[in-house]
Amino acid sequence: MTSNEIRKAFLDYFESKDHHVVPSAPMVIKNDPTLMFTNAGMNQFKDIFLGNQQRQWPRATDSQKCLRVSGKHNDLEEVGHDTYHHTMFEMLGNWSFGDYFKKEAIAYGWEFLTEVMKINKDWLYVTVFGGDEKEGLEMDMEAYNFWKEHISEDRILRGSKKDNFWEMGDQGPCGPCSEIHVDIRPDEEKAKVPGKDLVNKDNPQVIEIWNLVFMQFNRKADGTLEPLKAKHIDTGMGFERLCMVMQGKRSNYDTDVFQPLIQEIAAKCGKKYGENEDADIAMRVCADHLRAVSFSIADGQLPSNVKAGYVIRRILRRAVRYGYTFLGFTEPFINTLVPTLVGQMGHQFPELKKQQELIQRIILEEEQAFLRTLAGGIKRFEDYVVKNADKKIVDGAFAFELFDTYGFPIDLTQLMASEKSWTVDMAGFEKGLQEQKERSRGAAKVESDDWQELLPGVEEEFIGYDVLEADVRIARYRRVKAKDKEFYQLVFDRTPFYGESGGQTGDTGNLGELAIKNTKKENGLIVHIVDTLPEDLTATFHASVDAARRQAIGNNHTATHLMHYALRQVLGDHVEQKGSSVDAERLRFDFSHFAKLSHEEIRAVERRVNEMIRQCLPLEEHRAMPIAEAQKLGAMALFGEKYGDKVRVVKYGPSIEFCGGTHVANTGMIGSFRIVGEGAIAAGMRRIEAVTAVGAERYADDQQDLIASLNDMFKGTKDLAASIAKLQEDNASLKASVEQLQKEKAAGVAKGFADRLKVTPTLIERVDFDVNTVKDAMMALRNDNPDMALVLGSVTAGKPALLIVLGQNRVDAGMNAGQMVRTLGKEIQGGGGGQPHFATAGGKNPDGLDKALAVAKEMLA
RNA sequence: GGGGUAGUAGCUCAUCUGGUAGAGCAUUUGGUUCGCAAUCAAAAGGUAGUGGGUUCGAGUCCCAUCUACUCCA
Repeated sequence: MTSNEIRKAFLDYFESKDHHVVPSAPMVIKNDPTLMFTNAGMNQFKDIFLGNQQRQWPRATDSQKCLRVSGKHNDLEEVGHDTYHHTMFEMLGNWSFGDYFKKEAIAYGWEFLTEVMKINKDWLYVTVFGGDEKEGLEMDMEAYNFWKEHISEDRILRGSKKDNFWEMGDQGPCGPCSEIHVDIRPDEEKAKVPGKDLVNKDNPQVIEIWNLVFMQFNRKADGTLEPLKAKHIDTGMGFERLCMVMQGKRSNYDTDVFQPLIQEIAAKCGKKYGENEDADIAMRVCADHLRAVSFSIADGQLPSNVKAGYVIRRILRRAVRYGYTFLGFTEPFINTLVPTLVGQMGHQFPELKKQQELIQRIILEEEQAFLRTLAGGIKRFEDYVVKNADKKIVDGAFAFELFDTYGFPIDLTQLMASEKSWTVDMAGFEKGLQEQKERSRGAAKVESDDWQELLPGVEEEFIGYDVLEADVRIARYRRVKAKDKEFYQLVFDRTPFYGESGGQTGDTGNLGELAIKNTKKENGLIVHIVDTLPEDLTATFHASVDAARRQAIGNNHTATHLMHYALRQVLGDHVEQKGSSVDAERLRFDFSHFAKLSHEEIRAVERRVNEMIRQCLPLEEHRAMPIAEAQKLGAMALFGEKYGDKVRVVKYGPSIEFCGGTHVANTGMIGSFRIVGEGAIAAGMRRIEAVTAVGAERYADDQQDLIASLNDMFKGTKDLAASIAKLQEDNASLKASVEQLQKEKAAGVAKGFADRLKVTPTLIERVDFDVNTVKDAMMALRNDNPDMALVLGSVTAGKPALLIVLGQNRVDAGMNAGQMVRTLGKEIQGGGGGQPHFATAGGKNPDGLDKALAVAKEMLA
């Protein structure tokens, strides 16, 4: 069976058991501060498990793209070294939301593997939770008894809390789980060691293939467990592992999921897969990481230097690093594999195919950037080795600096060191890294209390599309402590406040007397942020959104839609939204496009948008349109967004988008639209900033005021540009002649002193110009007058200053201008210093200047 | 969110602890002729990211801020 057939068989099987087949959610997660990437199949159903959202169906099944690279599940450094870890993988799952529980979950799992997939029953083992004394939990006898109906008892193993108790995080739903393991070793090895002894022992051929989670508890902030009202089933089966078993392979990488990529890498570097362990690892790393990075970019997450984007950058760099070290790739190559990946998975994941060119360009640019980083690090390393030639050991602090500041991978430092038979002080390196980690953790610490339920079971309703004020009650609240701030989060029974999401900023306003500082969306809840709690939490409050601000935000958001439409008209259909940020002041829009927008193109977009504004297109809104119908309407969906079966559609004339944001009732309300900035943010990626309404007015006003004030300055010239050009010319030539005059003056002074120094090498004088202006000229005299001693004093703007220049012979004789000037400085109530041959001083007392010069005379006498 | 590094001529970078802002390439002009980065001479090119502060004096030290790179979360 091919991998595509296997995926289909799974979904078909559960569809036949009344499961609703849902598409994979995007791999990159938005609106959840606790998670950057989908790392398990259950992520897209998290809101349902938390009780924040109603289920749409009692049963569901899907194949979910997942990425495990950060946080609790961090497999990144494992990938490639064994045969079964991946950064990106597909998780096959079936779900019950308060519907069936352990009995059916176990029966389905068993039937699918043994009847549909026809896996030999003698290869399978299962585990159940064996209980935990510290938690006060008994062994999961229920699960054990259901398994007994399918499989002999000596194949049912008891697992520890670590392996058989599943938790989402420190808080939230959790429960015992039951894993299905498969033993794919050859028969002779099975005869030697029974498979049951190798379960959960990291044997690459006795592996967990499916985890059935029985969600029945809620973990509270204090660590205690309470039973859930509705029990859920959450299962996850590694798609690539299943493919390995079904295709009779010993490694996930030998399946048709990875082999096309690996074979191409092998051809490109001229090495055969399977001949050299290091090269094999590198090929697996590159194949795996290419998938992860490509899918992330397709989901709208570009490599960058912060957060999720940084994780993507790190994955790509790891691939480049392995290719560089073990496959001999010194030029960008990962990007050239994109067509193969698209050819293989493009039909299953259209987002990949549609954005192929963009993905390839971005990967290429990232590869080039990293190769530059590597070159810089190598240079720095070489310099270090030369400077510390006799050391033979690379200081831990230096190795860490290379890594931390210059992004040079530590294993490359080690490699380069060993090539010179040097070693690296790894303990010192680890120490630096550890300190760095502790600093970061301390700063990022956020503590949340448990939610306090005031109105249990109430599901929050958003009413902000229709009204901006309402009487509300607090459904739940909690205290959050982050570093030096403490604030409260409130959830209402219903709210007119829009929570930050989809790039649109959160609403602000009032709750009775209290200010609502911000509104965010968290796990499907609209959370209102306040500094203090109201006295009576159970009262009914009047909640009102800052209406003027909301209007400004609506202007900008609607204008964003119009601009998106106009961009596609002016530039073409390749324009895809890649990011959007809308607040009361401005809108920002990132999109795919491969060239800088010309002045004409920007004007054309502005004109088109303003035209649509003048047409006063009314808002046509569909709150819950079936997704198929919306697509038929021609609504633009965004890659990397998660859509349910029913979507909200926002339409203004020809602009039709899926969107949950708040908009104006009529485009005429926007008034005016101006683009204020356009630039590149990555390869094939542009960013536009624009303003509307009052903002656009202000922008135009500022420009006009500027021109008016310039016109005033030129007393009503006919051609402002020509006048300015002439002024610039005049200024340049005047500046040049002033400089010339100054030079000549200084040269004249210098010449005067030069002539006199030939006669008398010691000159002490009070002059009528600022000594600081002739510093350089006096300094130049030293070359011709090694015996000179020059002391000049001046008073400018009531401030005395001294200058001493000594010829080289004087310095060699032991005289020191710096010390002299300090002594003289006392007379003018000032201080100074300098080098032995040259020193200056300034002071506050001009009356002391003559005395200072007299003292100088004595010193030089 | 926290830490580190960098920002100096059009480009690539020097300027060791504060003390005359410099080199190579590129540009312009002139010379030479050795055919594809030719060579010689000269010139021009700088508010040292921005804004404060300390100091007789700041590219250099301190504070703030912006931008880029980078590591951690």
